[in-house]
Amino acid sequence: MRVNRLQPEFYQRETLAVARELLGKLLVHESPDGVTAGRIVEAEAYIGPGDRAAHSYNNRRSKRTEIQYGPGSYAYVFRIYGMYNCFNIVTQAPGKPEVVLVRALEPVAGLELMARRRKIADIRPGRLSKLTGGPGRMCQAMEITMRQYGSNLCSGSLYLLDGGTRIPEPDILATPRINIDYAGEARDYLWRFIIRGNPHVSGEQVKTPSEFEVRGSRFEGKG
DNA sequence: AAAATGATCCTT
DNA sequence: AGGATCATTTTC
Repeated sequence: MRVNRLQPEFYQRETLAVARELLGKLLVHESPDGVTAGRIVEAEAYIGPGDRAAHSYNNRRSKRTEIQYGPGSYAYVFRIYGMYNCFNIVTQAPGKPEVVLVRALEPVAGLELMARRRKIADIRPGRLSKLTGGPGRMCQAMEITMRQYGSNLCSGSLYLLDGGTRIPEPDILATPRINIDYAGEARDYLWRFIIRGNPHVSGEQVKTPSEFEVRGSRFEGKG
């Protein structure tokens, strides 16, 4: 199986397509402490100017969001709640501040190092979801910090690989995004993509999967 | 200058 | 349900 680092052309496209196709890709960090890697199982699109949930809503520009205005394939890392980091991938052409938030991985390599960073002793198969399930946990396990803000994913020690795995369309679920209830009608957009049934997916579990469709139909699961 | 607010996680 | 904890943003 041929394994290739994803190229700028992959990222510099429509953000919803990138978010969906990131599922199954391998996120790798070669850090001084060792290599960790995981398969992306959950990702959310944040589509700049018109998206009330996005940090770049209304083209808001600050030191924090600046990297979003450059070309796709760079890392947008931000600190949240004073103690966690969130890892995003900048997409699209310059001038379009859009990103994909990577929310969860299935651990693939460096599990012991991940566990050490997460201060978790028990990494038996059943307990693995606390390792990389959730954006804050994932960054802690992968040691993604503000040092990685603006790093080039096509040339640095933090990068993505196409492992050759294509997730079958029926296994991809589109749901509302997590913890953006403040965002008005944008809270209902189906811009979160997960691998159906994967135990490493974070956040609110989808309670009624049959009420979600992969593409095109309304979200009816809000009762 | 001061107050409010989180694209979270952990413990009760 | 609430606390940790702080950079960024919003409001005075």
